[in-house]
Amino acid sequence: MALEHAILVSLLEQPGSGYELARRFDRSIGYFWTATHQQIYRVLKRMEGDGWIDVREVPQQARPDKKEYSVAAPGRAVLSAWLHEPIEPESVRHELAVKIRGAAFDDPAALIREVERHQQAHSDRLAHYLAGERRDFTGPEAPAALDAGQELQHVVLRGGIAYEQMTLAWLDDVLATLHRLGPER
Amino acid sequence: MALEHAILVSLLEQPGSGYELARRFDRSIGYFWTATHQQIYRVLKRMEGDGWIDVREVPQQARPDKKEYSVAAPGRAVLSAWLHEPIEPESVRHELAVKIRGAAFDDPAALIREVERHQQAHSDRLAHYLAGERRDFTGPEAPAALDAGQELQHVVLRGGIAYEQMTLAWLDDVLATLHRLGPER
DNA sequence: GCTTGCATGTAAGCGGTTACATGATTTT
DNA sequence: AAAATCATGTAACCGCTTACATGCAAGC
Repeated sequence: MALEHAILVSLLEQPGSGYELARRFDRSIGYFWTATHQQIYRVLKRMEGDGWIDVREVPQQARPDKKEYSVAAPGRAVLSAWLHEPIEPESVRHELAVKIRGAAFDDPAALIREVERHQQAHSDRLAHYLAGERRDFTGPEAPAALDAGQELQHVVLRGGIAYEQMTLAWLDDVLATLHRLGPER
Repeated sequence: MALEHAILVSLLEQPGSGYELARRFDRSIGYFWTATHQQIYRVLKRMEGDGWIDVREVPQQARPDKKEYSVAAPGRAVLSAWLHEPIEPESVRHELAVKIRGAAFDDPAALIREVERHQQAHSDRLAHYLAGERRDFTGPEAPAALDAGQELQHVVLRGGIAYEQMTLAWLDDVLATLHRLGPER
């Protein structure tokens, strides 16, 4: 379980409210870890109770007040301990692969549109990642020298880009295979 | 939720017991969908109750009896319906990426050994996949002509291979980045 | 004698998803 | 007038993980 740790990292990068965290989990952090706001609020409350994070009530004009969370010393210690702990390499969970193997017992051609939908989605994500990379790291408005945090964010983003490119190439392969199986057999 | 569907696919490919299914989920199917035997037994019971699958008691000598499950007509219908339903492209959940971003607030160099461990694991998996590909699809003992089911299994396996190769290349990138950050800063 | 493999389960707990709820302000 | 944004929550459910449990046979 690493939602707590993902939140700690995100709060270290930038303190913020539960709502703001939820938005980040739809963007940068969410590229490799997802969470809904309900989850985030519950975990924030527990982390606050455990003294991992501090809260500060921030009044705002023309907007509801918000609670700004920031990482406390015990939270940093928890994160550091976790960073030094080995974790198991992820096992993939790929629903589409189940579908593809299932297509052998149905009409393979029926999957073509589904695969094309996934191509579109991954292609959109790739474009989004590349735009973010240009904006923050490689474009003309990016900082000339990056600090350690930025370098690490960049290498994670490169991982996302590589993943999407690999997936798109594989989906091409899948489509070609489905087309080969479709008409003649 | 697709465990039921993964089980249906696996039982269509080859009927078998809960125990056998659990072993397959450690191998072929498990490359892209994991499940423990406890989960599998529970779901099998429910699927049997719903009439999706049939059971046959198989006595064995020198071994405990087993229940061999096979897909019934309603199960095929359920699978077919699912195959025609669109699914959302997976969102990745990559704990290591959280750790890498977290390393900005700790000692980046401490992550190097962890990344090397992951390299080893992914390298092993890749070797395993490639051996399976040679055995079943490209080697001298593989069938000359593949049927649709085998073609689809092969394209899924190619996806696993591409994933591991991409991951290994990315982990090299991560290591290089950590080494760059480590000594001087 | 110990471990591994075959075979099937129960029980507890928890993380995560989905649905529901509220309320003000800004934009369309 | 309606929809979207900001902001925080409660409640129910369910899938999944972990731990515990049993029992026999074969191999080291």
